[in-house]
Amino acid sequence: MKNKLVELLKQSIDNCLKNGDLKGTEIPLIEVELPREGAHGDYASNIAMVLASSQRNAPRKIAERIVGNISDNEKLLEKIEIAGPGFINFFIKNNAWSTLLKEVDRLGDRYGESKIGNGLKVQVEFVSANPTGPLHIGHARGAVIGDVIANILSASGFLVSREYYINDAGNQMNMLGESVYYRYLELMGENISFPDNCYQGDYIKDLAFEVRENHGDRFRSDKDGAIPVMTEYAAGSILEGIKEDLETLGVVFNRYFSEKELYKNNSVEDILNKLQEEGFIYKEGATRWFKTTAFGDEKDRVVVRENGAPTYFAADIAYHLNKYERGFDKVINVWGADHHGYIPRMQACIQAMGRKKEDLAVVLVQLVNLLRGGLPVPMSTRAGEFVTIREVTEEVGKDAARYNFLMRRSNSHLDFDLELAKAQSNENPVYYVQYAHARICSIMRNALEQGYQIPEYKDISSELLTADEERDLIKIINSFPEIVEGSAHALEPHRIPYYINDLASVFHGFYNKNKVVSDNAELTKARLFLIKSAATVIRNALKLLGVSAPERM
RNA sequence: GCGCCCAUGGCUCAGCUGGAUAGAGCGUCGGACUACGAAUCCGAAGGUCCUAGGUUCGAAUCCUAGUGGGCGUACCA
Repeated sequence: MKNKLVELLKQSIDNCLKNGDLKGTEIPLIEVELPREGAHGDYASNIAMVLASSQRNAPRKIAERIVGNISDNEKLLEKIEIAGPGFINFFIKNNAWSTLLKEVDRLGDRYGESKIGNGLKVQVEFVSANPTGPLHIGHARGAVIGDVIANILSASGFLVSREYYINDAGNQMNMLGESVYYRYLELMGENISFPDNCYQGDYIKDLAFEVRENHGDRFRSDKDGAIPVMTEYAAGSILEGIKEDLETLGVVFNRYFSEKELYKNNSVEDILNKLQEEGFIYKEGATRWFKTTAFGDEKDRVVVRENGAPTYFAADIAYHLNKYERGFDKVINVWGADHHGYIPRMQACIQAMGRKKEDLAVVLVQLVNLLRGGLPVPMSTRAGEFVTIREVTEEVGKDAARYNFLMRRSNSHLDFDLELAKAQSNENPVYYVQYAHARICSIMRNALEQGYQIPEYKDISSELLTADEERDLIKIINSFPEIVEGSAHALEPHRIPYYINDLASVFHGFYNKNKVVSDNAELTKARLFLIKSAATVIRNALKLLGVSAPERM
């Protein structure tokens, strides 16, 4: 509906320009929005005010001319009013609303999809945690947000690939191997003090136990031989665990990309040399610096240390080059907010490679405060005590976990309360929307028992749907595609849960005031179709979130 | 010190990229089940949108300076 009105305005302004009612030639971006106040119509546009300064004329006069040139061929409009400082308020005819439901019927489970992505290839990289320990609650939020951004983009016509970058090179990997080695020695009965800077968690002991099962005591006095074997075994095993945990959360990647590979095939060295030839990298003794200040970073960054070892940043440069070489038009990185200082140098890096700044988008995910009944759950990574993704998923369930992670703007801190998330009560928003869906399914079962068929659009008299609650429900159903588009554009998944919540609320309100299955067979059919449409939208929206839409609860 | 993020009813948060009288949920108070699921609905109370300036027809939203909180400022990842 909104798009139709934008079209009407565009044509009208075009006419105005031709017949001299407006000066100039350019049509500005036309915005149509939903007014808060019912008295301000169903939709409103501020276009006359936007044009006022360039037209050097009063907004209300401009509005009059625009309104005068609107030709409502589809007969959508009850009336148009010019109000306030120059708003154009549109009042839609009652019978124009229900025709909108035809789209839901036609598209079914594809309702809400769009083509705004235009086939652009996008990579969403997320989680990317070191394989040095199990994923904890903080990773879970990033995992779900990345996954849903991918879903939303995919539904919006982008070609999306989900990728996990494995930091399986560098110092922390040696640390992992050593940690296992010391636990291994402990199992052998050696009296050693486990170093503070090693990984403390109990999972290291399990890994050491497995190593002993497979290799016996042959590494007991062969530390140099042990470390590579133990590192590889531990990293592989931990990564497998990570994959399993992610799967319980419903997160599956198209590709796991190994940092180690970038070194094996010389990608890191090659790109560093190339950038050096191009003057973006300079040497200072043995140290190599990337001139990120040339692109607005606050200081240059080391890519190769004095001792010859490349930094993490060096591998990241090679990795991002690799992404674009694989043909991704746009790259989206979902990072923990503690990495925000890293953004300028990555943007410098891709610009040095000849890409535009916008080809890399970074979505920052703020930390999660884990609570239980309002009290903080103590966590210390250092002591290896953290609540893992698996524990959370097993305790509260996949649906509640995902929904709770998605409810807040990713850029703000999130309180995740285990008790609330698993409570099957009105305090838990996920049940509110699932209940709406289950309730609709229940009504339809009931209708079937009474001999009704579940109607399609062609079977109903849509003009019967004129009650306020019916119109509100149709309106909100109709806005779903715009919500998805906006969410894709802004990379803001939280808009979807807010939307479903509103939709569920309007539905529940409708339900409590109007009986769907009644003596009036025609009205019953029309309303069955209406709630069926609502259920379709709830299902489609929940699917974007990776949350189930149960038929009974 | 410098940089980034955040600040909206008692609590947790939205606010569609500058629009008209700032909205939800929880909590509080008061109502609605012998009609399709009460995990629901209806109503009420509750706000200097952190502060002070500025930009303009118009600011919670943009700019500047403060205040308070989080994070980052490594040849760690």
